[in-house]
Amino acid sequence: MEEGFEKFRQYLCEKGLKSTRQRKIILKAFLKSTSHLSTEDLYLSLRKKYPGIGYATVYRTLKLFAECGIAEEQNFGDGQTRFEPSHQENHHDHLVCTACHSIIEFENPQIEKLQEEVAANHGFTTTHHRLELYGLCHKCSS
Amino acid sequence: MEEGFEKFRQYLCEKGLKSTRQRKIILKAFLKSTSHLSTEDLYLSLRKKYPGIGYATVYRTLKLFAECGIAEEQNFGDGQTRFEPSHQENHHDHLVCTACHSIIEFENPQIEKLQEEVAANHGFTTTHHRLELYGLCHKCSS
DNA sequence: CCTATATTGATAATCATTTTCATGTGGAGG
DNA sequence: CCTCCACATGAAAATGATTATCAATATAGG
Ligand SMILES: [Mn+2]
Ligand SMILES: [Mn+2]
Ligand SMILES: [Zn+2]
Ligand SMILES: [Zn+2]
Repeated sequence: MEEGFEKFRQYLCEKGLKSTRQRKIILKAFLKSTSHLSTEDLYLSLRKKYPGIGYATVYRTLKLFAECGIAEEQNFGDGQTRFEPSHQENHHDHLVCTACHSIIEFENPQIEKLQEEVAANHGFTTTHHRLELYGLCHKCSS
Repeated sequence: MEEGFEKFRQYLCEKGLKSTRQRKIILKAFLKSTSHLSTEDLYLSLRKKYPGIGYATVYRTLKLFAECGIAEEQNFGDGQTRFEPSHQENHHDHLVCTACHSIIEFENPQIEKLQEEVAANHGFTTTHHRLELYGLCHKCSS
């Protein structure tokens, strides 16, 4: 969280970008979130308190967050790109309920390791991956 | 392949849909393919031999294929949905080169098994999943 | 304070996909 | 073979998410 602010400040500095009122507002709201936000989600929630902020700015800013590594981009097949704050170094993947759209996060080092092996066996150097398990959550399957 | 034709015929029958000239043409071209085709890919290649076929029809037909299980839908993050013929029962996942966009397919029962375990541990019943490893292929990393 | 440069918000433009709708066609039942 | 009609088609318009444009504005360094 605190780390996110610092990382972003650093990134803006490196790239010669500016720290603006809007970027601060969006960053604060984003880092506070614990879910997987679409641009629209964030835009609508900000709009209540800060009516002046433009849709395009939210798009641009979330993309900046992803570029500088404080946001992870997700795509659960509903047609909207979603973002979540990067939880420091530990990567996670997702279980997605196709009924209630709830999302469960999990970490599985064994799977990650096997993925690396697969890649290596094919002479591949991986930069990132995406693993999503779709189905019915406990609640929805009963 | 032959199996694909039969499965589609069956599906149309069940749903009270009709077997049309266009559906036959599209199905034949699709099942012959060995790559991951976007609607546009398929439309453009068909258009040479069959100029009359409409873009919307290709969209509609590929969706039908996915519904009846003879096509798998893929999404490698380039903004276009892609389809590939379902290779009977053996599921595979993908290595995607972010430089040359080549795709390598792999099967890994160990990973699949671990995925099921993860799901079960969370009370999840999975219907399908998506696993993609992104990075540089052998050729592009040298 | 001034200035060069980046940023913003409104709007238009893109791009993939879906819908609409008038016209055409497959195939069940005569 | 015909007829009929639900389903299918193709062209074009509509949609929805995202991106580009551009005039006005704000930031940061000197
Ligand atoms: Mn997550
Ligand atoms: Mn494949
Ligand atoms: Zn659920
Ligand atoms: Zn490559």
